[in-house]
Amino acid sequence: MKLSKKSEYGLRALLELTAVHGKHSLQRQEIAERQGIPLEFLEQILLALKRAGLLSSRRGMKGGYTLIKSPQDITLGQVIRILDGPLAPIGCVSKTAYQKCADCPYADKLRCPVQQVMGTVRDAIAGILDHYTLEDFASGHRKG
Amino acid sequence: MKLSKKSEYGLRALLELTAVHGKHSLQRQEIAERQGIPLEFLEQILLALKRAGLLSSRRGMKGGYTLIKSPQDITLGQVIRILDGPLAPIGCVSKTAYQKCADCPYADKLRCPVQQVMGTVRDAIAGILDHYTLEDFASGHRKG
DNA sequence: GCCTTCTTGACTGAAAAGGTCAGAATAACC
DNA sequence: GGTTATTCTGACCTTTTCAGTCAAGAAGGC
Repeated sequence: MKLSKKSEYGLRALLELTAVHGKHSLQRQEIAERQGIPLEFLEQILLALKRAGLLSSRRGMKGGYTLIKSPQDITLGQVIRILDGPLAPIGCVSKTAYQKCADCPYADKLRCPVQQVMGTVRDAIAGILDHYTLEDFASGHRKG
Repeated sequence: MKLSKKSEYGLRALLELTAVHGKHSLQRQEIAERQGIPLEFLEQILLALKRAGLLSSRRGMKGGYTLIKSPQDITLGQVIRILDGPLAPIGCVSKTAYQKCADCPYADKLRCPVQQVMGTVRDAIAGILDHYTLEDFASGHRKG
């Protein structure tokens, strides 16, 4: 039930990018310094977010990263799925990356107690993170 | 955000023990066979649950494991904490195993956005798992 | 005393987490 | 066009965790 450092750093980086959204872009270094993130590790993360279509970037002098979409159109759920994979505690209850459990002894999967309770947990987690936007996040007001 | 195999197996084992609670005890082998759990791994798990005070055991012929408490007095939250550690996604929002985050750049921790949102998630998870008893679990009726 | 079962603790192999590095590509500036 | 600043790519590394195995011992029943 843990959030990886990768996702945590990713969220913190997006916090910085949200703060300057519409004004200017930020370089890796600025983000790394302000949030205390190892520079080379941060790079990996920013690139992943770029490939996923959340950020754009420019190289060379005056380069840097920018949010592509509006902060109210990006949810924390999206970000964490990009960096950490599915939110669901076990594969057989994931909605975005379903995987049937190989060795489950319950023939009728709908009656599997583990699946039932973990489905509820998944829904609760996704219910929060998929409705929490970067804008909510950066403005720091408590939701949920 | 994942549930380990250890916890999954632990929950499944307790399902079997709940089913015979008050009637008789079960041996490792019976549990392992019915739930398809590797025998030696299951052993570790049962012992951990015993040390935590949920089970008792007898050795020798006619030995086996028994639930010590009533199934409505054990919650899934307790079980998962024993086997997997805290439910909270990050240490700084755990109520049972708080750990301050070393490198958080927010002086006023209450204003840390990561902490705010993850606190909400933790409460949601714990809200479900700490109110879901083994009895609910075994009877398979959907809660939450 | 013998067999069965739990108990303890060490051990292992594979994968993931967390991080680092060298070198290439591209953009701006002089 | 060369220099400098930045992103980009991919490989690499170390440590920890996951999932499982094994061997030897202790206790209970017969």
